[in-house]
Amino acid sequence: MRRVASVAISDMISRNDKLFDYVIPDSLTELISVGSFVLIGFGKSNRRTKGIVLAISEENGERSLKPINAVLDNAVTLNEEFVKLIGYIKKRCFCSYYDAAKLVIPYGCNYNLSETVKACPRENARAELSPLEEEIYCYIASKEKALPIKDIYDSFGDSARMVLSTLKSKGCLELDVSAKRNIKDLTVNILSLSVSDSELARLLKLKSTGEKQAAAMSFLRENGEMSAKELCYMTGASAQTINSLIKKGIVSVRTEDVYRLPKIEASQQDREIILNGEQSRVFDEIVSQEGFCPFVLRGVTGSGKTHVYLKLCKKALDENKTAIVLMPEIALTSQIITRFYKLFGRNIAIIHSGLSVGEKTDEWRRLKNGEAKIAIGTRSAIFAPVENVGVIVIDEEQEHTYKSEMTPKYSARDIALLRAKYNKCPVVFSSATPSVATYSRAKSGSYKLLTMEKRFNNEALPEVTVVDMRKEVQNGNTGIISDHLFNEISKNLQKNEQTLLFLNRRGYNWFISCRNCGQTVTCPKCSISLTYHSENGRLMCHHCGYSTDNTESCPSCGDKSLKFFGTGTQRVVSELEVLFPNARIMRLDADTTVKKNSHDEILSSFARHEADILVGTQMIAKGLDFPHVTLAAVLMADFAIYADDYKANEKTFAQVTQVIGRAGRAEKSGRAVVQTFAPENRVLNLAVAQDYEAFYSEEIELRKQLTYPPYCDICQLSFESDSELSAINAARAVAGECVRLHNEKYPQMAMIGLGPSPARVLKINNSYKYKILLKCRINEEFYSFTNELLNFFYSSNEFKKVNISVEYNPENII
DNA sequence: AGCACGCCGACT
DNA sequence: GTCGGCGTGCTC
Repeated sequence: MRRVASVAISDMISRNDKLFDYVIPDSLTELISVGSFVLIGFGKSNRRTKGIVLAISEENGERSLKPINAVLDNAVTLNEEFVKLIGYIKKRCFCSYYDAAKLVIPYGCNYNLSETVKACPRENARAELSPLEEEIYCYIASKEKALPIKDIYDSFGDSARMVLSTLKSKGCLELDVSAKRNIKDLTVNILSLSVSDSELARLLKLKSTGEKQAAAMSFLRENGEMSAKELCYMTGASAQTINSLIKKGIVSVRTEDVYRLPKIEASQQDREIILNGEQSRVFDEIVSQEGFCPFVLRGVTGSGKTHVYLKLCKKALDENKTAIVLMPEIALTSQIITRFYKLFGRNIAIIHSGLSVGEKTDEWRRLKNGEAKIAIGTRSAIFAPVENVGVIVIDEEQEHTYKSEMTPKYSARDIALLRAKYNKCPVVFSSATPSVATYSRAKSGSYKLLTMEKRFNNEALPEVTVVDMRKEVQNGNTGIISDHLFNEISKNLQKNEQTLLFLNRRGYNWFISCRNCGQTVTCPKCSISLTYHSENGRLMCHHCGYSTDNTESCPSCGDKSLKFFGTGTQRVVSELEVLFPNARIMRLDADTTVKKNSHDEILSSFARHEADILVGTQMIAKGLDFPHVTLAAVLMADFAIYADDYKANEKTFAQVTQVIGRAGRAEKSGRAVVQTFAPENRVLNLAVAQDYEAFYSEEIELRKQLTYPPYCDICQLSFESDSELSAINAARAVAGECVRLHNEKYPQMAMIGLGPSPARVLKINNSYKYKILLKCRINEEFYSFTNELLNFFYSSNEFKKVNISVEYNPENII
């Protein structure tokens, strides 16, 4: 009998991926368990490769198997639950076993393999050396220490690989592989100028100093030290520009840790959670169910859902079980964490991407060894290494952040269901505005529906006004602030109360067009229009990061009559500065994070009333409770933004509801203003009336008529290539195969194919994308259908230049 | 990603 | 008859 490990291999492309069996040598038997990181030889050349053991079995040795060479790390043991999850993720996300396994294994385990060579004494040589071999041998022998193989490729080219192996066989070299743990923390590079002013002036005059470099140097000179990201944003310099400045010694770098554990100020401990009538009714209903049971908790903003979560976790703890609580974005929910901390102290562990690797590993370990029993975090916290889970809560269930945007594109909601099923516990999908798909499951009875209709302490919902922006234009007000909103803001400023303004566009403008030739100014690498940013005076592409400082002349005809259309957050701030010269105004969007203040700092500064008005995108709609905010406004409730997205209504409803809910949360009552060019819009009016039920019943009817989720699932196939023609051809061929397979092999399967059609943004970074959408039901039959489609694609060599990707139920239709 | 195998044209 | 180019497929 010998012990055999089934190993997931790194760097495996998904079409060839499977588990490979290796013999566990006796010397390693004690060290290896399911979940161990191991080093194995792979392929004809036995190149050293990383692997993760996913199964161990015993067999009588007949087949010829290679042995496992070494154990890199055995701190992780995967139980049955996690091995099942890995299998599910591979199947569902079309990724390799290795990539799926890496998701569920803690963060500190990323090893980098480094191969080194060392010269042996010359007299050991067993044969003559060719001139090239001689040259390379001498190069290696001239170094004191073992040399990374990469250095040799850099100096002699990739063909040196062959030379190295012959040198080894001739006994002149020793090759060695070592694994280094990649435990780099998240850091930010702070740059500063390290040359004197006179030296700088000299450098600026040099011909060899490029334009970009000169701009970056001057900017640093004027503004002192700043992060590399910020310098890039402000001057349009690329990472390469900055690197060469560093290499030349003109700029010096200092690294700073970016993230740390959210500061928890919990002076006093909470002992008890007291629920009001509605809350305890909901709590009782959840705990009255035995075993696995999914719930939808729909509670209006401010109904105190957090209290219910706390009590559920408390109960799990009392029963010696564990709990998982997911939040859409941890940086914005430090208040909730503080409440958990006050009640549970070190029993909670916080897991999110903003922690340093060290911190993550610590938190992971505390959960694994049972020191902490409640995992709180963003979507990756669904893989918290806890056993015997008593409850899983997903806050703001409809948020898109629960779907990973990186491959493997798993959905934390689906994983939560699997884990709850495995652990036979309740899972609570909670929101003021649940997604239509989730709510329909509650309506159909497959999930249990719970509702909380009252605001905590019986606060009234804000009084909402809808402003017709068409009338504003007729009255000669072309700005973004309507007369009504102007009056409301003035009132608030007088009363020294705070205002929140929400707009869905960052930057200064939406697009720029030329009055001479009529062309829109688009990114040269992408098929989208550039946005003007007043903060750095540049036109920027929000897709690929391209930017230019040419803001005056049309790139296609050169005419100097560019016109800027549409309003972004930066322009709102400039308008406000003119309208309210004495108000203190803050802005929060993806661009402000580039600067030194993080979201959290801006939000807590606003919460401390250090500003009167906060302008922002999505980010301000959720998160902290602001006790002094008595006025919230949606500057432009605009449906066109999500033109061909079937979730457009759902997203708008949730967003408007959230913004309205921001106003007046403490003892002060609130007002809300919704500005729009479509005041008669049904969805908008239902959101203003805060009538989710009515919205849902209309929307579900629409979905039924048009066959959209929940009446079907969606499978999105995308085809990406440098050549537009290749992308179209591949998409057409697969579409054809789709029809053929459906007719000939799967005639009973319900499926509607749409496309091929160009992606909404056809070109990103010089790469073209086409898509096929399949309305389907995801089940075993459809899995095998998809796999046959993929095999068809891979088995043809026409599509070598095309990248295919498959995604079930994508968050965004591309 | 690399390496072997195999098929085909060019050259001894 | 043999060398080497590259397209194809496999790696426990």
